[in-house]
Amino acid sequence: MARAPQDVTDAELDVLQVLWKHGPLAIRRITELLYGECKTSQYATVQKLLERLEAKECVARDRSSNVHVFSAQVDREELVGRRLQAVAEELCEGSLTPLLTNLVQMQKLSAKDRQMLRELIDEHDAAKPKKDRRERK
Amino acid sequence: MARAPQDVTDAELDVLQVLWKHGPLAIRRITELLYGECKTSQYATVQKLLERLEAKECVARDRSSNVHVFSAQVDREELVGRRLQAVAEELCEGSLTPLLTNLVQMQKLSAKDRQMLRELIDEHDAAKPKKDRRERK
DNA sequence: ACCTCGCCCAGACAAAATGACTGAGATACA
DNA sequence: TGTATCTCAGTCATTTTGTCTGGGCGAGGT
Repeated sequence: MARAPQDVTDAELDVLQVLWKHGPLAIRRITELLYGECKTSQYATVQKLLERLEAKECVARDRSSNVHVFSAQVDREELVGRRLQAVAEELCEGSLTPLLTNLVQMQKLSAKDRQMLRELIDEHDAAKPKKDRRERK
Repeated sequence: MARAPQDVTDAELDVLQVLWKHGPLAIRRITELLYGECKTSQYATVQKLLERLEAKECVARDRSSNVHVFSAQVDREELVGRRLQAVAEELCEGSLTPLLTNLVQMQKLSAKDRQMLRELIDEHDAAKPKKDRRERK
């Protein structure tokens, strides 16, 4: 009855953020960046989070050195994409369109945003003349 | 340290969906629509879910009759909006723009979608010639 | 050679969330 | 006056999540 194949929890996300900002790092470094210091317990916590992130394939572990080095395997964009997809699945029968209209109507769009959006759409239009690719899981 | 002021869980969402589809209903009716039948335990489960939904102000309870009647207080759109906001908060420092670009780039947009989007943006453009209204909660 | 330090691994732990369920008491209806 | 139906107020097991402890290994200094 366990559903979610993978999602990143808050604490895990904190770790990911560090990896996004600074490159690949060892546990000690990550812990310092997160807590300012690195007590044993904190170290262990980060370790566990990384272990879980690895299981979710969100980080990769380089075991070649005896001190493992971790690097992010998913970027922010991808995570955002997953979340959006999840929202669509649960609330909109998988359709992304309602999210889109919701976002646009939710105002808060600057002129710059609108400009950029338009360009993206144009670009998109050009790239896909006809092909309607449906991707059903 | 409890964070989420309110979010709707899966089972709760099922109940909400029923209320969205059919109007305001009593517990018994909802249970029947969900399970096909209405055993006591199922009844109680739905009852508890409604109780929690009420606490989250997602449904309203009409106590005037001795059989309470429940109605949805939030619609799908609003829920979608909340989720999107939550994603933005957690992953994009509150900015919705990245979500938008993500969606647009995520392909899967039909020509119709793109058309509609363009119109929405135009509309938006027209409505806001200059004034940059910010709506901070 | 020995000792210590840092690291990895495995697992324990409490708290909270979630979905499902039980029992007691009120209320209406036959 | 039963009987059925509701509400209300818990309990309960399970899972998730963040935290933390202990054992064992290897490297490096003295």
